[in-house]
Amino acid sequence: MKSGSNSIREVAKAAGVSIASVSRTLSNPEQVSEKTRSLVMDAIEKTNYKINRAARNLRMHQSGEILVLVPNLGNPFFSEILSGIEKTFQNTYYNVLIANSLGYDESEDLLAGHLENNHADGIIILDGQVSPRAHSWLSQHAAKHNVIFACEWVDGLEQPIIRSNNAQGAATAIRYLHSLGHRKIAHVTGPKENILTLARSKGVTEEQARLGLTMDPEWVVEGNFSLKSGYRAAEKILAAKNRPTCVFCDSDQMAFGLISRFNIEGIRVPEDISVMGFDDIELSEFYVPPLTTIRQNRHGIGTAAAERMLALIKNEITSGSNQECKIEVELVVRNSCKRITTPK
Amino acid sequence: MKSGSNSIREVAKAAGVSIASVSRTLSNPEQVSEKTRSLVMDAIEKTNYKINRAARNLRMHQSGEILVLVPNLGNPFFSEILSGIEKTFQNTYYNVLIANSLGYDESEDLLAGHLENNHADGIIILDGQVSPRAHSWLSQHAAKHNVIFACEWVDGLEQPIIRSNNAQGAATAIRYLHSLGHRKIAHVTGPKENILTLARSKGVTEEQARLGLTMDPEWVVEGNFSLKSGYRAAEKILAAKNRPTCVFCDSDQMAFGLISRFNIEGIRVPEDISVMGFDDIELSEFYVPPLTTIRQNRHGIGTAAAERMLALIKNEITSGSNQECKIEVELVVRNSCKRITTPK
DNA sequence: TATCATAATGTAACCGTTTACATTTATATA
DNA sequence: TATATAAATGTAAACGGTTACATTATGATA
Repeated sequence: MKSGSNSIREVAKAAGVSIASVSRTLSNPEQVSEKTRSLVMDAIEKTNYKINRAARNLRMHQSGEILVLVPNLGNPFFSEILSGIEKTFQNTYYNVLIANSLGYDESEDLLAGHLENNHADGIIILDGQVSPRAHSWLSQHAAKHNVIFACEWVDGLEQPIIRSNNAQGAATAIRYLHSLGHRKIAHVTGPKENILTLARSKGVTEEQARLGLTMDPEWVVEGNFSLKSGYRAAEKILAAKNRPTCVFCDSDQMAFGLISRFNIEGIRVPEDISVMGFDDIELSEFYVPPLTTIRQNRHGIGTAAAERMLALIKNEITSGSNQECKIEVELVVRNSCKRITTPK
Repeated sequence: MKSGSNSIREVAKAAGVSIASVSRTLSNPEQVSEKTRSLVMDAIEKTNYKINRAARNLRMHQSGEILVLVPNLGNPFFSEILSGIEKTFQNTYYNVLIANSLGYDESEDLLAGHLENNHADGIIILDGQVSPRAHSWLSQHAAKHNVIFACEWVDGLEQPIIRSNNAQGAATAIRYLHSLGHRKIAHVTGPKENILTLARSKGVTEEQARLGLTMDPEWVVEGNFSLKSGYRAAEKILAAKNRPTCVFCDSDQMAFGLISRFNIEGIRVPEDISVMGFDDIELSEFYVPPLTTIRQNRHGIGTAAAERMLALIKNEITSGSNQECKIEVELVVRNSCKRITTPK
């Protein structure tokens, strides 16, 4: 007494057609006549048919999963990107799996594991730190699998990249600070080797050169994008013999940490020192003071990455040809940077 | 020339055993002798065998997916809960799918859809707002499917619930504020009908009664847990004829919004007014001022929910018997509440 | 009308597992 | 040693779709 199972055959019986016609109605409707299509549709309705993904996946040699690897789910920067990705895949056949890229076990190499198991039909990587094992895999199998980098990336790999115009953003920040009269500009960066740090540092250096500014080495302090690292960076800034009048941070989170520590030390922002962030996460508008920052179009990055992935899967483009996609950033001025009169 | 496919048979051939033995070695190792087990293991290694999940799922009538529905991925409150969930499922067979519960299409009833399609082997719902359609489904199929509520829940449904001790937390907040000398305590709540709002309001009311305090109606203002709603709540607080000396918010995010607005209006926290939050998200420590709040054990909620789900799946417990699980909360005092001398 | 090309349908094999059942092998007992 | 029982293994039938190939229906053309 097989009840609900045998599904497609049940539908076929109810519609008075063969199982092939049912299948075709679902996956290749153009191959089927108007008449049978409606017959089948009615039968599907009547039998309350729901396709069995496992069966379909088995037969079609796919998994129906898109994996997205984020460095840290807890970082609110990523949330809107994920929204963009999910939204794009919402009406497709694919599920999206989100995982913290470093796994929870130190030893676990999640990315490499997924890559080698070809567990997923596609992988979107939001993390530029890939293990050597994953790296070698990626460089060898570039063209055969659907992998895309977004936000971060790793130089030398062939996979497509969706990213913000980081150098441009950094340059804009410096220019804005300069326009406010600041000449002594500190820079709190991400990890030294991080690809974003590199790109943005290039932007500030070039813009400073353009403006004829010089950077005192004690003004650049390394962080890791986190609140805590911003908090710690404040110490170094305050300890500088030649104290900067403002500081540009490579993430809003670091800016928060920095401001928080400044306040504890009795240094007011922006009265005593200006600070600027990068990202424009939701909280920035509601911080004290509201944060002036460089906005990344996070939703745009997410949807762009997802659409690119869909194209990859449909073979409209190939991985391994490293198509660039730079998404523009935007200055949003709020209240954390003050105009100063440049001392002669 | 079938190459890599046919997997389990390849392994069987390489090991010199039947496919059944290979399968058993993998899924029921205790049914197989020591000798064949090692034979098979070696063969798996040699052939670089990776199990085909689709085939397994098809045969076993399961999907291998656990769905977790969050109201809003962008809310950092949920991130650590998700971490707890993911971590727990990391070493199991299950994938965890995260979805915004309201979908992206207004019309889309994601939960109901998933429920009816039995797309997932289990669903963890972090959202107390379920559609009527989903609600009726849940009340009818309570026992047959694996559904768990965490954080939020809906009264009258039978599914297991993992939640913080909300009333207790609210009471603790009030008691703390009272101990600081505050007598005029405002309360910024979640949506009026929200289950958390109800639980916490009960906590504050009861505790106020215990302490002999009265609540001026203009001191309770409704929000929706978001930054913006906290920002707006500030207006009403400031407009009160009898201005409170402190305000307790049902979420840290609302506290941020509130403080942000206070600052813009020239009201300092905690000098002019104290504010307290609920949740203790990561940022609270780094806000200006650092936020005094009630900490929810978010990681604990996540892992508890996940473990409960695993037990459900293994049939160690049944859904539909509404086992309670209340997780304790904790007062964390920082800098947003000030002692005042009670006016006579 | 007969003929042919084309569109629509049907039949059945296959995707890679698990597992009921049959069979063989090992172990304990008389 | 013969026999009964238990443990280990093997054979083959599912699971629910897709699709190559064969067949039938349809329409156009001579």
